[in-house]
Amino acid sequence: MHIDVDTLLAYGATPKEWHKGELIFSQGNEARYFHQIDSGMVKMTSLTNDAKEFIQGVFNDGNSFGEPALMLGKPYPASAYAVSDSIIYRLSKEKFLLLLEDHPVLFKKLFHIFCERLYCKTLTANILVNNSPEEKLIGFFDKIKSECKLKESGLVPYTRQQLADYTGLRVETVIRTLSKLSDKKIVAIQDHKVFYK
Amino acid sequence: MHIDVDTLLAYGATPKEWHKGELIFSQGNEARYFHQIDSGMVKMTSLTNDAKEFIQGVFNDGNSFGEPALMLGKPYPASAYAVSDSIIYRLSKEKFLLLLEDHPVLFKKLFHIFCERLYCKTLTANILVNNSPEEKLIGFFDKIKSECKLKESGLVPYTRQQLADYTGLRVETVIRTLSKLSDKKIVAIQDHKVFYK
DNA sequence: CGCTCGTTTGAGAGGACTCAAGGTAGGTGG
DNA sequence: CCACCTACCTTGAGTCCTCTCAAACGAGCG
Repeated sequence: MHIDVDTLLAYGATPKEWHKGELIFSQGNEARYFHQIDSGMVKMTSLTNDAKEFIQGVFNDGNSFGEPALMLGKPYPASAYAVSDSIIYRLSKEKFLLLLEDHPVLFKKLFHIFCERLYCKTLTANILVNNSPEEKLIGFFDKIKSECKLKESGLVPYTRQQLADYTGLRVETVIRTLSKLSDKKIVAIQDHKVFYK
Repeated sequence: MHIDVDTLLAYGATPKEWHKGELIFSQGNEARYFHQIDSGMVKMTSLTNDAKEFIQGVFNDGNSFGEPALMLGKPYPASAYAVSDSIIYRLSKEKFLLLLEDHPVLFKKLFHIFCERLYCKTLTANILVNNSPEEKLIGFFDKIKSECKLKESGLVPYTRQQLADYTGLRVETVIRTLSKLSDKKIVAIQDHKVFYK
């Protein structure tokens, strides 16, 4: 949990319900609110020229998102969608800044989260500039491994479409590349499930 | 200027000289020091599978770099090189944390810088996932435009090789794509110089 | 002049994307 | 139990275009 609910409410945050698939805010729009998820799941995505969807990040219960644009007063660089039915607390920019001012501990917490996100995005860039699909996928697997998002068995908890959305590849390319990686014994595939050690 | 020199020195920072081209720290190495440039220029780069160099960021007088890895205690996700002869202050991690603890103003300043970098890296990801060279270059031009790195005349202050290093393309592709963009009147080229409005 | 760095052009090959079609699995409802 | 739906996975064939490799030109500098 990032900011505890009582504190959020004390500063005037209001919960808002979003249904699966709904747009929470749109790329290019002005950032007005701080968002923190009470329950549900949110994805931040941007569209590529060829109408592919690129996943900038995924957020769960307790996570907040969209802060940089809010704090810089710039338009959102990506859109946010509810992946499942979600309840999200919203707090106006002014009150959010006040809250941070009053609570140095929360400020430090957010700072630490920003460190993690910066680190994560640097690794992501490393993955995206690789023009070999094999390297992109291996890079992505190493990244989620270091983030402990792999199951203990090494199971990759993503669909092929999601792997495509994270790496900027097409689904078919992901599938064909996974086959090659399987031939090379770099990943194992059982019942369509992908395993990586 | 990020942290003023007197403060840095008071906490035990020491200046170190680097010559053009020298490696300051290497991808994969443990982060031990906070780095702030007194004078000179530093680039952070990572290598792709096909031995291309990708520029994660460039830093000048007064800028600091490499903080996220330092604060997270993780290995550097990219390498840092001196682009020109540089003098860089180094401060041990413990003392740096102490300094931030003692100076909330500097802490907030760094926080703000992190906001900017996160925003920047999100835009960068948008550029990199585009698989059309034209869109990559236009995206990059829009990005540096929004960051006010374009000259007033619209001059793009980068060599073709640098454009390649920022977009993950090859030099030849950059050149050929610039020609197309010039035909389409999206950029203007005069005496090998590129102009974008 | 010779060197380096950046720029340019050409020809060729490889491979990712595109489009189209069909298969598989899980869940729902009659 | 079976038909149906939806979402995900798979495969094939063909095109396009970026990368690769090679060569050469221009500018700046010692």
